[in-house]
Amino acid sequence: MTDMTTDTALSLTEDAFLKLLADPTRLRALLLLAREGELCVCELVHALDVSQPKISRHLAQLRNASVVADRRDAVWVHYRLSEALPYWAARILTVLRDSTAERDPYRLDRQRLEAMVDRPGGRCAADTAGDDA
Amino acid sequence: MTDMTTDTALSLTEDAFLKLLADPTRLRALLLLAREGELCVCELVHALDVSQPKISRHLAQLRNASVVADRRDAVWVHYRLSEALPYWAARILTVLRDSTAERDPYRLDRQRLEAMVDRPGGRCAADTAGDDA
DNA sequence: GCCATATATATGGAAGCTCATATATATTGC
DNA sequence: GCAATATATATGAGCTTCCATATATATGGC
Repeated sequence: MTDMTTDTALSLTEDAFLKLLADPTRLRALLLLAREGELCVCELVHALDVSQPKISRHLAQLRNASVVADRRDAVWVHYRLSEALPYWAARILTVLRDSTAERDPYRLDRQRLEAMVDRPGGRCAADTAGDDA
Repeated sequence: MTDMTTDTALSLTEDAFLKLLADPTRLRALLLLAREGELCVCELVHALDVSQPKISRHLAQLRNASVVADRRDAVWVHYRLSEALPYWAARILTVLRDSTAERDPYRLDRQRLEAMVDRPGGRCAADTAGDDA
């Protein structure tokens, strides 16, 4: 857990950031986070259709570089893009998010996420039955 | 040599492009090309202060992906950013070029280039002494 | 034949993947 | 309230694949 409310600056080099973007799984995760704002690990596993250890490792790399921040909610850990991202890094993510909106595999990632049934978090989690805890 | 005057579209995936950006030497070369417009191999060797086979190998990768285009002028081969780069790729390079302008090693690369004495091409090549050829 | 540039081969090191296991929280039965 | 179990996430170990570099050699124009 790395709960940083608003750490400024964040010394992130272009090299380090681009290296993180250079892996397909990390890129898909980041662009999905850029669209959805916050997702827990199980949602990413489902949306990207990858193994849990695989996404967990990549998220750890992104967290170590402070590209993403995490928040624990009971059993679930929710990830989001760091609020302290440098301007240029945020712009690159925005450019990529917009240019990939209608193309695979990014489009499919969003589809699988929306088709997911028992999503935790503030959204659904109660619309399946009625069992509130 | 890959002389393509104006090939449109250029099916370049985000993955492939970002992987090319993820190497420090390639990034430095690309950002210098983004500033200067066109540079020959010997200028890049001098500006980046790397071995000739090393830069040649990286330029070959960029050329194979059509991220850069080359032009032969007598003994020298001049490289430039491809005119057919997708909009999102060009924007990413612009963002990075602007954000790295005053920082090392990118600033030093420009300094070394400007300090180079016998630069070929249409620019100087005659302002050092008078020995053309 | 000389210069600028490209390529071929070998090598070291980094990085991703999978399997298995560990931790942490929640839940159920008693 | 406590033990036992289940679920969500993280991590350690081992393997493999990829990639960048260096050295050496080849090409191609003058």
